[in-house]
Amino acid sequence: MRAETKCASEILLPVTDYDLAATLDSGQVFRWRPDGGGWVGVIGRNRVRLTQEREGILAQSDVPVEQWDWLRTFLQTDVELERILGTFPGDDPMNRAVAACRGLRVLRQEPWECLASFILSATKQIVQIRQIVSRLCEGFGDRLAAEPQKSSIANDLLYSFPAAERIAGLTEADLRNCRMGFRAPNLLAAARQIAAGTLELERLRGLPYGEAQAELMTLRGVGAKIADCVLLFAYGFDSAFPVDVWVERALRTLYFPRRRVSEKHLRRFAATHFGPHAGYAQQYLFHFVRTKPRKDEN
DNA sequence: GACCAGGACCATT
DNA sequence: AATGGTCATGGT
Repeated sequence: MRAETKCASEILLPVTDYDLAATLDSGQVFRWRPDGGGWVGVIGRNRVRLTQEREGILAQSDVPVEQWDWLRTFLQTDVELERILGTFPGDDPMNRAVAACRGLRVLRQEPWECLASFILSATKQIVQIRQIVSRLCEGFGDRLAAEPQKSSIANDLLYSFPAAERIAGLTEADLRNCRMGFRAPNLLAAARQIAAGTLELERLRGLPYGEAQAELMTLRGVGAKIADCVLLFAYGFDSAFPVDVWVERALRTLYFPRRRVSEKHLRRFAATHFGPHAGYAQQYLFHFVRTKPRKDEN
């Protein structure tokens, strides 16, 4: 039993139908880790512990917090999940995915951290993305105003995610030291464009989905999939439907078993079949196939 | 010690 | 429009 973290401020966000663990561990975010029955992570410049309670989500900070709107936004606790699930197609694969992932949510992240993280995600397993992001934050993030106590909390969670302006001043070698390989020049170029104002991430909020996606795809290393992740996870474009290797496998095996379907046909299906909150549906399918127990176990 | 990962991009067919 | 190679790294 570890000693309880000294807590200067806490709040209970009342919410039902919310699976905190599934949500924080479903490949949307990369800085959250289970700790003492809850989860510890960093949002902006706040290190927070989140715990699933019967009445909702308990949030604890070790520094005083006057208002918690940033946390409500991040967790999207005001979203009525049932209303969204009601827009999903009523087919068997979707029903199975929803049944298996009750309470899974789509978070609302800060755009730069989300963009940078998913630039680093290309052909990396989620565990490795976490490692790269950890090194990046510990190496170049700002020290947070958190008490330097010994705990099981990893060191990198004592730092903010480095701003674009900070990364823009680094060298490619600095970034390669974080073991991000060929993604280093892509992240560096993106950071420099954001820092220089060539691309304004805040401006994307007001654009139609297609235009916002095209803007992001002007960045080297950002294709349709990574752009869709950012549009869905940071901007709330619920129609964005990122298709990675897992989702493609899910679509093929669940909807087109033993049938050869072209890439284009699959893409058209994904864009039309899942309704106005297709991005949520995608997250359910993703988490469903990734957590489904293999048949050679148990 | 292969195999593969929340891809993108470029060169061939 | 569809394949194939390449990029860097390390978990499983």
